[in-house]
Amino acid sequence: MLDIKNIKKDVDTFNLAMNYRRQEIDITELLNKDNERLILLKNTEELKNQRNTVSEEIGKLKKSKIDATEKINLMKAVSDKITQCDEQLRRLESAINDTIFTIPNIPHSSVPIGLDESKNVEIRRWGEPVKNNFPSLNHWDVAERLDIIDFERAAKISGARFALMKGAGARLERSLMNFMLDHNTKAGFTEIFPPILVNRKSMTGTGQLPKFEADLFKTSDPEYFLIPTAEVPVTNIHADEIINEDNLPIYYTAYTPCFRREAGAYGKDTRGLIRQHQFNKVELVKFVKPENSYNELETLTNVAEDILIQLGLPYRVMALCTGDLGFSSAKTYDLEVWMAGQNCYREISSCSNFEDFQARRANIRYRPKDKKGTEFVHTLNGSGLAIGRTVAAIIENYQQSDGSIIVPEALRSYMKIDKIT
RNA sequence: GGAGGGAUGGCUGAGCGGUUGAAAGCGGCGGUCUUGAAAACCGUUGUAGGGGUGACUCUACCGUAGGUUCGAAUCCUAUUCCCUCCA
Repeated sequence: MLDIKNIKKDVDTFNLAMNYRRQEIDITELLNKDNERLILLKNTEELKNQRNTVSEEIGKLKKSKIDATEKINLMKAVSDKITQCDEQLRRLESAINDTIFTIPNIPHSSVPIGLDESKNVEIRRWGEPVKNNFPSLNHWDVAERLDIIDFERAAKISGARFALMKGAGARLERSLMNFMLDHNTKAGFTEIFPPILVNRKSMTGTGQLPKFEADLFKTSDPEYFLIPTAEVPVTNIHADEIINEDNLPIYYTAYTPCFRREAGAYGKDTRGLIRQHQFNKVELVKFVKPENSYNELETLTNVAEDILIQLGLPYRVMALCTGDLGFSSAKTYDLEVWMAGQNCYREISSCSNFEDFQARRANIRYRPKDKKGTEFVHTLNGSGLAIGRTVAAIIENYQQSDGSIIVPEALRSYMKIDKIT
């Protein structure tokens, strides 16, 4: 959520930023409503002041047994007026909030300007794209032949976009969770295992709601949302808290299953592990002081990159352009892993700095020692990594001409085997 | 599922419907004393929003949402969470 006071201070910058994001937002109407709100607020507060003062007088009169009927009647009228004003104020505020909750974050000045992903900028790459001297297969073909993933039975049990992992496939999934959590813990992140059903407030805090309800699975009676990423419960750990400055920065890592409706992705990646309704992911989350957040974004990205390096998976780092940026993010690096079977790079991690956008929504603050009052922290997160996609990348890049899969070195102590046959 | 008890400031914990933003204690911060520290003593110590260049001032907040009242932390209703007991 943006601060309406900041928008007011520099309307041109705001409009330009929304343009870059391809968002059409009528800011004039919002600002008019806010001015209206301030006038009404002043009025209401004056009435309340009158009520407080006179009510106190009434109390004193009653104590000295003096008749106060006249004043009481007067205050009845004032109270009615206050009720009306409060109601009007409440309506105005909720109208303003409804709008402001749907406004995306302002991109950082270092973000490349562009309308769509074609304008994303490659920052660096690591490793040589794997070129096999035999025709490389898609991961689903390799996996089905080895009987380590069963998409057909998953469809029977649940439907499209589900996978059933079996034998070495199931073990690979589990090994990757452990490997990644161990890796991130060594990098200084505290392991968390959070609830994966969360309430509406948490979803609003990180920015999924109110705008993207159609992308989420939810339960009714009582209402819970299935998390689309561990970012939601983990960032909300500190919602409505004032964090001690000495405790910053805070680093968390969490494995969770993730659930996404994938509405609007019909026909996209219908086969394989790339786009599932349910998938596993290890997430990295940071709470930091505002002045450090862009350095922290670099080091967060490096931690995710190091997992790919350890696994020997070639990748490149892309800086997302303004038009491709997620709703809550001010700057995002996507890590794209090489997929030999598809002969292209595919997103496997998304590392973002949200600045104070989520912190303001979720009310996560800290108390700077050198200043009075409180300030919003900056929040960041990134996948470290999406496990299904890592499985896919390992299968495609480590497949052999005989249909087997070599297990990456770093995973062998977890897998207890060198090769899946 | 049913019956009770509870939720108050960073923490513990008071609070007859009328100077209670809220006693007291602890903690924190500043000071006196001390070579230094401790102890003791004195002072100070919530958040958010509005107005003012400013000293300052006003408004709201005692789990949450409503209600009663001239006036609610205090009374009523609903709800959430925590704790006990019953099934």
